[in-house]
Parts: sequence; C-alpha cells; structure tokens
Amino acid sequence: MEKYDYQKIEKKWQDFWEEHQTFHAENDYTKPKYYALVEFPYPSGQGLHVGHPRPYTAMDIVARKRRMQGYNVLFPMGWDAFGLPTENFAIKNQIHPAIVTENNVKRFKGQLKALGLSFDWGREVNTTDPNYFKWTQWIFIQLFKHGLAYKKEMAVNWCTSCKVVLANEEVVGGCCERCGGEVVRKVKSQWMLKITEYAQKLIDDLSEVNYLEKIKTTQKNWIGRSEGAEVDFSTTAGDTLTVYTTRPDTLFGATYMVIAPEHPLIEKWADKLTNMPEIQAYQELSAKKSDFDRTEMNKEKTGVKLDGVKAINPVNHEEIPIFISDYVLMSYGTGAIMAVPAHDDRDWEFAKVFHIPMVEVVAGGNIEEAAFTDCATGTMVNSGFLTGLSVEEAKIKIKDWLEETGTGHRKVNYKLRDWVFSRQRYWGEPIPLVNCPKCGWVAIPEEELPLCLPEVESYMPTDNGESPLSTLESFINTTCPCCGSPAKRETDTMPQWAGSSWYFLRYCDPNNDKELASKEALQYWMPVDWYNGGMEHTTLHLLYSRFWNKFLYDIGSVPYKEPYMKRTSHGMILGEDSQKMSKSRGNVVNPDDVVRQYGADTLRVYEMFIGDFEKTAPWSSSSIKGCKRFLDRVWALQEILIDGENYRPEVLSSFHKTIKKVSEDIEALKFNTAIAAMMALVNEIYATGNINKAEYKTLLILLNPFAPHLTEEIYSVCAFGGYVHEQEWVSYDESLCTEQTVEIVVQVNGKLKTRLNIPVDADKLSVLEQAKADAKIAETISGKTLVKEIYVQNKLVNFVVK
RNA sequence: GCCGCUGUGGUGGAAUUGGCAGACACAAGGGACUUAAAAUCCCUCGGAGUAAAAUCCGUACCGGUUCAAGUCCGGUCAGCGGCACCA
Repeated sequence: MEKYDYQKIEKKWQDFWEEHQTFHAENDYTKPKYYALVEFPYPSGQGLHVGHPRPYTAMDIVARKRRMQGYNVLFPMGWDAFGLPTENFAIKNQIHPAIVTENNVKRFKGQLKALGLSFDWGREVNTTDPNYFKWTQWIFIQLFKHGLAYKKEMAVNWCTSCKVVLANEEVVGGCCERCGGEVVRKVKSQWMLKITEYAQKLIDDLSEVNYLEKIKTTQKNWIGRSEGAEVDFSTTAGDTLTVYTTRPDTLFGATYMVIAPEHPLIEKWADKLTNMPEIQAYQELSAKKSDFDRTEMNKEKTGVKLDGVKAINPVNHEEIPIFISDYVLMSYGTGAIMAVPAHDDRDWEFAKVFHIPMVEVVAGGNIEEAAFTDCATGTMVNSGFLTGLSVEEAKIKIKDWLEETGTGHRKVNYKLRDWVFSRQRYWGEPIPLVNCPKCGWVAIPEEELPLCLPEVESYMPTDNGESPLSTLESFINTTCPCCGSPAKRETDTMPQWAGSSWYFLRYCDPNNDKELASKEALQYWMPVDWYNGGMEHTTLHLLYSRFWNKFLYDIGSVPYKEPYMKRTSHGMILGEDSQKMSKSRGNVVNPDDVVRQYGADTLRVYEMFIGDFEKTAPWSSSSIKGCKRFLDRVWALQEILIDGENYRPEVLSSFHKTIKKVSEDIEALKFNTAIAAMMALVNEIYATGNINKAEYKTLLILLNPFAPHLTEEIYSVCAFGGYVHEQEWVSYDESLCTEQTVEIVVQVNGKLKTRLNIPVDADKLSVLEQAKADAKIAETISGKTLVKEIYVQNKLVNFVVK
C-alpha cells in the first residue's frame, strides 16, 4: 500500500474534476433539480480565513450527497466585489479598484479550489462585472419606473471617517459599522427604495418558507408590525393633533400629550405659545444631538411644556397639557403621542419628572411603584363605558367607538423604514438616472446599460460629501433621454447590498445578455432549495433580497414570490483564544497553512467535526490531529481488505445504523455526529480485523461528501469500478438497524442496579420476571413492598419499592 | 430595558418523544514496539471513597412536577448575539 500522500492526491482529483467538468450543472430541465446556495464572499485583501470553509463545506456535503441521490445540482459561487475596503486600498496604493478586485478574486478562487469544493465555476458571477451590474441597474430602473425609488431630502447618517452616507443598519452604537468612525447627522438628498410597501408581504410569506424559527423571528422583529389606532385630539389652537397608539383602551388615562421637537405644529403655533424661546432652545439642543445620544436610554426624561395651547381628550373632553420631548420620534407614527403615565414606562418616568397626575385605568398593578403595562390580566377602571372590560375587550370597543364617532380609526404601523440607497462613493454601481431641468429625473434607456464607471484621477471622496464621480464633467454632462435638452447624470452609486440582492437569480442563467435570466432557467432552478449563511445576514441581506425578488415577481420577471425555501445559519469559528479572529489579535488561522500541513480533506472533516454547526466554535490546532488520524485509519483499511460482496454478519447492523445516522445527520446539519458515527464504525471494523469490499465501498460513499479526494483515490486504487462520486448514495434497511437482542437497564427506585440482555421487543411479564430473578435485584427488593413496576420497551425496568 | 440563544469532565462536544449522563475526539498519564525519536498499537481518564469492590455525589444555582429530569415547569445568576425611548 502506498503512503497517504494527501498533497499529491488532492491535486490529482481537483485537476480531474476540473478537466471533466464533473460538477457542471446542466440546464437539463427533465431531471429533478436541487439548488444549494452559500453566501458569496467579499474578496478582501486578506484572503480566505478558516471561517469561510465552514458553511462552504457544509453545503458542499449537501450538494455532493444530492448528486449521488440523483439530483441535478446547482451549487454556484461568485464575488460580492463592490465595497469600501477595495476602494480604500485603491486610494492608498493608487491602483484601480478593478485591478485590486481582480487580484483578490484570483487569490480567493485559488484558495477555494484547494478545498475541493464542488462549485460549478462555469456559473461564476461578479457584481463588479458590467455584464452583471447591467442587470442590477436594470432592476433599479424598474423600481424607479414603478414608483419604488424616490429622492428625498433627509437627515442621513454620515460617517466622518469614510465620508459616506450609511444606512441606519450600518450604524452600530453611533459608530460606523465598517471603520468605527464617528457618525453624525447630515441633511442630504438621497435615493430611497420603498421597501415599506412590501412590509406586510415580507411578514406574511414567511409562513411559506422553511427558515429556522429564530430567523423568522428576527425578520418579523425588524419589520416590527404593531396594531393600534390613530386618535384625533382637538386642541385649543383649533388644529387637530393625531397620535398613534397601540393602547387606545387606556384613552381615559391620557393626562398629557407629547410631540417630537421637530413637529411642524410648533411652527404653526408660534404666535400662540408664550414660552417660545424656551421651546426653541430645546429644539436646538435636540437637533444637535446625534441619533446615538438621543436614543441613549437610562437617562432622565427631558422636555418643555407648551404654554398657550392645550389638547382635548376626545373621550372625556378634558383639557390636557402638551409637551415637546426628544423621547418622541418624528420618524415613527405621527410624531406625537398621547401619554398614559399609569400604563406606559416612558410616560410614567416623564410624569414623575414633571409632576403630572396619573389616572389608573387598568386595575391590577401599583402605579405608585411603576407603570402597569400588562395587557393579559387587569380590568378596566375609571374608564366610562369601558369600565369592567378586559384590556382586549376594551381595545375592540374603543376602536369601534373611535370609528363611529369619527375621532379615529384602526391603524397598523411598521418600524421598518425605507432603504437609503445612495452612496457617495466610486466603487459601486452608478445609478442610471439623469436629471433634466424640464423632465426631472429620467431613467437612461435600457439599451444604454450598463452605465459603466468612468476612469477618474482620484477615487477620493470629496470633502463636501459628494461622490468622486461629481468632479467628472464628461460623465455628468449628458442629454435628457426624453427631450434631448442638456441634463446631468446622477453621481451617487448604489450600496453594496444591491448586487447581493439578486445574485441567486443570475446563477440560473449567468451569461444571458437579453434578460437577467431566462424564464425557463428561473422556472426550473428557482427557488433556492437550501440557503446557508451567516447569522449577521439574516436581517438585512435576507430582507433586501426577499424584497427585490418579490418586486421582480410582481412585475413578472421571476416566477416565485419567495427566493429561498430553506435558510439556515452557521456559527463563527473563533481563534484558539476563543476570541473573534482578527489581524490585530494575531489569532487568525490561514486555511492555506492547514491545507499544506494536513490536507484539504482533514480541514473539511475537522471544520465539520468541530462542534454544533449553528454555534460558534474555537479553533484548536491539536484537535485537528484527531481528524487527520481518522483519515489515516480509513486509508490504512486497504491493508486489511478482503473479498466479500455483502456486509459480514458481525458488522451488518452497524453498517445499516451508520448509513441511517449519516444520511439523517447531514440533513439536520449535524455533521459532527455524522463524523463521530463514521469514526465509531471504523473503530469497530478494526476490532474485527478485516474489512470486505462491500463494506469499504459503503464507507467510501458515506465519507465522500466530507473527504472527497481521499475517497476518490481509495475507490480508484482498489478498482471498485467507476468513480465514487458517480455511485448512488447508499440505502439502509430499517429492520437491520436494530440488533436481535438489546441491553436494558434495571433500576430500583430510579437507581441503576444492573443490566439485562433481552430479545428485542420482549413482552413485559417475561422481562419483569427475568429482572426479579437477577440475584442483585432480588437482594435489593427483598423484604420491601413492591409499589410499582415500570417497563419501557427495549429501554428499562424500574421497580418502585418501599 | 426588551427580544433571542447558551450554561454538561482538564478541552471541543454527545445524549429521538423525559428513560444507562459524558458517545466521538483532543489533552494528560501509563505500557508495547524502537538503539532513540516520530508514527502506530494497547490500557487509564467526572469527583469522593476503597487494597479492590460496594456505596455516595455530580449536567450554573434554588425550588417544583414525575416511578424517573441535562431534558418539562417556576424563580435566580452568569455569558453571548441582536434591538435600543417604535408610543
């Protein structure tokens, strides 16, 4: 037997697969399809680290198993290559970002190929390729034409360090998610996408997909649907002040109102308000505060009472004061609230500071101590026609009352806000619009797509917050596609999220230059059957891409309204010190080194064996040796190979059990226990002294998705016929998974006393008799009263004695 | 503060519907082979206890349900992730 030369073997089979296009996904619409998807990486300058192969290997295992099960498998890969690090590197080193991207992609691709992943490289996509972003721009134009893209003056999050506008989602704790720089508010005109129009669909259609429950919860929480009512309060100034509330049942307890400092009614009321200087001082103060300061909790509530205008509670006609306070946000609801201090924590705190009276309208708590916010218990009190009802009953009755009297109506609100889509950067898709003095914003004709990035001298963002493209006269100046007058191009680019919002569609038909993908290809390959990715992308990327897919569905460009049937997430791989891997901590493990030292198969098996796939796991440079040892032992089985067309009786049931275990565990993402089962099987085989051909074949098929190179080599060296990847996935016989006899446990009062070997499915009486006959049991229970006898078939006997 | 997740040997982690806690590995210790080392193979490996057994304790902590709890229920503590005044 030759030595297990993993370097030689892995190179050999990688070349073989490439040469034979083994994993090419044919558009053969007659076969059953399976679309397995992993998130395409951002090709950073650092190259791959050992976190990347974890999800890739997991889905590679699924893809390889599906192929052996007879499916036509689509398992593609590509590059999410627009982005700031590349641009920053380009600025620093005076290299065009396209060149930087090309180099990084080359490196990533080489590293991925060395891992033996069965991607169909013939379908590779790259978001920075004009043939790709042509369609990203095309989708944007459709959104624009359908009124879902609009420009809006707004206070945006501005990273002072990256000099770029950030989406709300990209601001973490008042700092830039990428660089950690300070984020301030700045008023700019931005392109927005109306994702809010899809809020309800994005919630409703979650019922049609098979995501992990926690992922569905995250999506729902982010969209943040709430049901309540809008209530109109009249004011002594004559204007109506409308509020949104989820607790209209507590209307009798509203003892004051609060409006956001930016609320437009303040300006309107300026001449009626007697303390305008105080109000303006407060407005200025809150305008200066960053979003972060403003939302900082655990600080005392502040605010100013509006002197001169009062509101009237529609339900009891009492006059109540109005305050401005920064705890009310202009951007949610109507920018105004009715305050019920007895039954809302924030209102309670505010009322304490300003000594505002409270009225208890739901009995059940102690409003001296804290606001009583429980909706489930409690009875309405001090509430006129609502008194005596439960909270839920009162909600319905008051909503009916509001609608009957015309003082309000039912209303659903969402926390989700529209998507800020403009970036003042170079390295992104140009927004394909033109601003004409006569026609306004006009989309460029589709035959002019792709609108490519012009060559510029410097990729530096400008200090005034405009895109680097804004300095380029030749790019800006154009003519209006509608009327032919001189017009100016939009100079903002799209955010990185754009390209990744539809890449799964392009894989179906990556070279199509007529449409984003053909109807037939989409009809056949979509939806993605299984999509695995990081937990960090389960809010935004998932939401954005579902939104785009739904929009494309609505305009007839894609055939399915949900893009992903199943979504799972993997845990991060931490450094050996159990900290997140980072350059600065110096705990980064490079997969190239691991491949060189142990081989790709060992790396793959170790990353799957490391622990629960969904949880974080620390890297261990010594544990990986155990996986190498396992593969060495599989290789060395060649030395004890004997003839035999059937499993030997002594290992028959072990084989069937292992096939069952591995088959099921792969589907359940329990790769670690699948490997443990194969290790146990190999240990058992060694204990018998031999392995026969039938057994070895089965073992190689089971192990192939995990360690493809090693198994191909052994299969070919042993001349089992054909290639292991062409074999059919092995099946098992349920009846052979159980032994003829089974060991059961005998307990007395729940304490383990002895074990018995009994025939499978033995009847209760005979087992109990056999147990009682056991010397030890007889001794333990003698002289005591037998209270109860419990028999769990094939598991245990328990005698309860006194 | 809210939402979600987690807590098991020296370490990573196993443990269908409640039914033998610690599978499978790593590390450690001992042994075989070897001139020697590496590799490989064999043995031990939660704690207390014992000559060895018996026996007792043990899944973050306190309590409950049950013949039986890592698993279910109530409460507490700790850690991780997300959201952060959303009315």
